[in-house]
Amino acid sequence: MAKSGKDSTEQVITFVREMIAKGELRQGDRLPAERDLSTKLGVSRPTIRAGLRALSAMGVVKSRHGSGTYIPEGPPTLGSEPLRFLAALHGLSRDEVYEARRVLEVSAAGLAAKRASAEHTAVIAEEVASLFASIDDPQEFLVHDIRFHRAVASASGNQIVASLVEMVSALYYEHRRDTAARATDRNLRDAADLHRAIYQAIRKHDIDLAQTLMNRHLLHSAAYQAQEDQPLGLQAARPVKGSRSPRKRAAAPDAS
Amino acid sequence: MAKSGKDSTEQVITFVREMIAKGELRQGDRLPAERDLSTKLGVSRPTIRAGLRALSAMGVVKSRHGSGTYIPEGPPTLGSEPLRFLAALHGLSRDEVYEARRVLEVSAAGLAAKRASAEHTAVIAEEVASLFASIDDPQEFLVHDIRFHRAVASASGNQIVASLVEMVSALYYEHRRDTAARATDRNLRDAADLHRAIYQAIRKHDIDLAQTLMNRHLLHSAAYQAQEDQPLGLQAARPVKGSRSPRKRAAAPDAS
DNA sequence: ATCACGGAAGTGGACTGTCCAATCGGCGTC
DNA sequence: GACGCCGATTGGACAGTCCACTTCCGTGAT
Repeated sequence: MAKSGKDSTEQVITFVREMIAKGELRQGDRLPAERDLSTKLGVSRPTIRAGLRALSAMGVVKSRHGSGTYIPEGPPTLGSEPLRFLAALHGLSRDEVYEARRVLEVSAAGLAAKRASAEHTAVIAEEVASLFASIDDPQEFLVHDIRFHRAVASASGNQIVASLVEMVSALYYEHRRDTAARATDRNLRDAADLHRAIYQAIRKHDIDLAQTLMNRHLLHSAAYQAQEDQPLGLQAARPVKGSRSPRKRAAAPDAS
Repeated sequence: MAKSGKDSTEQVITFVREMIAKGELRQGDRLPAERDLSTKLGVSRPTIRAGLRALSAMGVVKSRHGSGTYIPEGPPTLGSEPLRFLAALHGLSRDEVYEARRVLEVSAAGLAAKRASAEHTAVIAEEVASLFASIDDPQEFLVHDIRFHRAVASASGNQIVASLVEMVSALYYEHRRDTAARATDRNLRDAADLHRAIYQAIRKHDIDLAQTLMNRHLLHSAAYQAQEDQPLGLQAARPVKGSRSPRKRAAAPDAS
């Protein structure tokens, strides 16, 4: 009856929070069944469901029909859905997204250069190699581009920064995928070179250089994107085309 | 008209998303009543509630009992709850939180120095003045400290960056509030001086200096915090339960 | 003995119906 | 005209029931 008395649905969130805090729930674990939680917490099942739905929206849990409710595994992740709504509600410009991404990635590159381990640099090197190998396949190139940046973010050694990079980048990659098909060999070639330079800077622990190169890369990339799609103004005026929305997880077909 | 979705509850989210995209829903607006949405979307009310609960968890909407469900006003905000869970689940160290905050705030200071307007600098100046005025009142000092950093983030001109700063800082301020009462005049004096220096750098559009000073300030602050307390966890977000602080100073029922 | 198939049990997803509590506006009273 | 009360509206929560999907185990065919 302590602090949990305000909202019944808050009780659910608090309960899960405390289970996590106590170490009773870890990654990959399954939560008790909704019916069990219902009796255990003394609240109705719809209320339990509401609480779990909230946790699900926060990305804390993930429900699988017929199986159970689980805590996702893998690296820490912040959903990018809230950002999408935020952008729509406040009319955030695409430039702001680009800039935010640049801020995060440049910092991540700096951190990576500061403390990248041998394993981290190896992963990055691998992606650089894959980039050069897929210069003739824009879609494949994009996949390794994404993985490269993810590897750099991971090498930063700061999981929060990595999560933020992922969150903001997700917005960016969405239409990036559309323009990827139109990229020329020249663009990809230049991009691959820059990626390699960034990798080398990280490997040499040259913080300033890594940051500078990453900044240049992203500025260049943003400029290229900007010249690609003008219809920004048109899209705003035109009524939404209804069903084109990427409801499906558009995150790119990565397997590993 | 209901867009065919996999999940019934997804329909609700999609519906709201499209209303926002069409401009039919803006900040401060009230959503249709749950019962109306129920008939309009052809799904049951508990389902509507589940969808709204998810949106609420994302911070997109906010329900007020007896009044309605609204879209919050004010600057864009990303809840920090997900980060809290992330920290608990992945055992993120406090240092990571500090570092992430530093990364964001340093970048924000740089952007602010680049493009701060007269109004923005005025707001920052005001908070600096308030900092000096409340050197003998740690709690009040903390309030203006927070406002100062918020003003800087806002002056960055990038709402996404500002939101991220707010999100990460929220984690930080929680235990900061506990240690605030123990801060000495000397600490506050130094902090105020640094804040003033940061402000001046921003006003002079000296990007490098602003970043350097902000970085120094936060490093110093982190070092001070580190010597204060050890434990990290996720205590239930609200007031600390009885078992934590070895010595609790004056109660300070101030909730701000 | 092995493996594929089928069904039962467990789980989340959703619906119907009902009641409670908070809010807000309008009406009547003072 | 100001105040206060009361009811309509709205979100919050509950109970019971049914459905869809997943999983797994036992059965039977190979």
